[in-house]
Amino acid sequence: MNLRDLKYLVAVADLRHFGRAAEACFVSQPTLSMQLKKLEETLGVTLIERGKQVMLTEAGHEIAAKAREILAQTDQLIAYAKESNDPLAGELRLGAFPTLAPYLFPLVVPKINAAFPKLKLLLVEEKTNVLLSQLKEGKLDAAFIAAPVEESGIAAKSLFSEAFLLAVPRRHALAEKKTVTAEDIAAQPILLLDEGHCLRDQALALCQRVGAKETDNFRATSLETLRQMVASGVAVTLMPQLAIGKEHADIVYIPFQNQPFKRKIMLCTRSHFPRKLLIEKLVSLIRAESVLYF
Amino acid sequence: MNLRDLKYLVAVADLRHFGRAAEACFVSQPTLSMQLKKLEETLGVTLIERGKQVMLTEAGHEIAAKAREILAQTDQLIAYAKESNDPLAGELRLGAFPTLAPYLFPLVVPKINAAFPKLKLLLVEEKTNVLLSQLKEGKLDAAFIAAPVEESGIAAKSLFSEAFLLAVPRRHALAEKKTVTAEDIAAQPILLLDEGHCLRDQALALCQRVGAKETDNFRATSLETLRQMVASGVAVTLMPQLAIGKEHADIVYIPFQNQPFKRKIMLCTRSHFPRKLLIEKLVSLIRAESVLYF
DNA sequence: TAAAAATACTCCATAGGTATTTTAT
DNA sequence: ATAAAATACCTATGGAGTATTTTTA
Repeated sequence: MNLRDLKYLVAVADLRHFGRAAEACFVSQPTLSMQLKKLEETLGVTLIERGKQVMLTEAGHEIAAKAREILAQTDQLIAYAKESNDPLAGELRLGAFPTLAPYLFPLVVPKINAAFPKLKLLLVEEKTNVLLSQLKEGKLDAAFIAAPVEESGIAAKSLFSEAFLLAVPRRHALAEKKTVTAEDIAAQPILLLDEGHCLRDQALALCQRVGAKETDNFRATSLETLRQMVASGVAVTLMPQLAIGKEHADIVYIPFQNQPFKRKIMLCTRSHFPRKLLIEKLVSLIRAESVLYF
Repeated sequence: MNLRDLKYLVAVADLRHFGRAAEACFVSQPTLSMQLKKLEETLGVTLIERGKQVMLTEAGHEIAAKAREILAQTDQLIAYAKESNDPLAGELRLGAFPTLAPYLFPLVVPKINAAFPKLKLLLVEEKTNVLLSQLKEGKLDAAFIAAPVEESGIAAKSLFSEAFLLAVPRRHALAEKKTVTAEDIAAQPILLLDEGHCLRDQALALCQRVGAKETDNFRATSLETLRQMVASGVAVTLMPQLAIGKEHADIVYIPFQNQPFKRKIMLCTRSHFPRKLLIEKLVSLIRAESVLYF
């Protein structure tokens, strides 16, 4: 059975005339007659009473009514398809890891909404490994992830680099310095996040480079907890620039002097994600964001 | 667009794998891939994200959902068709003219219901010309009509012959006779029905044969009025046998002696009416009805 | 390297066309 | 006699197959 056959049936139902129905369907009368006869054969029912007066049988009426519904639905399907061929419209499920999400989303989401008014963003905050697996499963369409991203099937475009600053209590010995060097913190135990946070790995790498050590009695599970620990004077930590926010009474953030320690933020998608245009425009938009020039 | 393509899309939506989807559709993988690509081209939307992990796009999900609905409806259409291919089931719109309907329907309808339990009768009582035009328009499927039926596009099968009896008041001069002859009524004014009733024409034809005349001061508009007129003693009339019913205190019904006057009742349908089997069985059923052997 | 989808090509079923016949009114 | 649908027959589109290549994970 075929949608075309249903159209033919509906045309005959409407016009009660094979010739005119054929004309309305832009085919010849024998074509339409033949196809309808085949339709009747496949369905096993006589649909049309053929005489000088063409009319539908009881079954013909019922089936033509059903056919009308089906054809209306296919029209809707086609109309939906025509409307949804805009890669800049529809949903985009966008993720970021926890030490970036709360600071980056407020900056970029309004810009994205303004640039793509027909786009509906669904935001997800998860740790990097969860983001990656959700990306691969199709639960996410794109995610902000810190380099390096070496995941098969995932394509990453770099957006910007975010420096780490040393966060020290205001009464701390280093608090008066304008900049710090690797030597300044070589002997300094540094408070880090718990396992699973990419910030922990980034900070650990930095510590190794300068010979610093992690504090051995405590780990925080969120960046805000970390900040409160510093504010209370018990520790020193590394804070990504976007997370610094407004001035804090009890904390001083000090930049590194040379070769600043940074993490590179990438926008990741499945490598086959079809809305390439949207991703490109999104990358351009974020790269052009002056707030992210540090 | 094609129902087959929608099936392919749904299969890929379900299995997330071109090869297995093709297998499920009993076609080769290239066939299914090709058709889906064409579907995407005709719809103008990417429906499938092709990678190691096959998944649907947002539009793909929506369209697959709509496709599922459409396919379910076509299945229903086919199921309905398979069920409705019984010519002995469904509706039959059956008509009869007014001087027959109230006497014949009670006799035959219970038999028809018993013989065709899945058939639903819709009964219509109209004058012959209305029955014929409704038949031709398809508002009726079959009708009891008195011969001759010479209508283009209408086929008629004879069912039985119904005699006319002379209905006279009990005190009438003829009331004592066991049978009547043409001579008996030659001088007798006979009360007839109004224009438009086939019974009037039948009775008029009979009057001509025997040289009788119509009463010139009155015509009845229904057979029961006619009967009341006879009962009240003012007239003589012709009564079809089925309308006689139980004995009447004030009326005597007298058969004709020789070559009885009869009307032949036919079952008429459009000549292309497709439920030939039902009509044949209906004719056999009614012909076999012993009540109709007069 | 292996799995899976895309490509290339060939084939054939069938929808479609034209010309004609049949049917019914 | 006429109108309309069915039939006959031919054409061509496109759906389906096999073999192969490309891709990517």
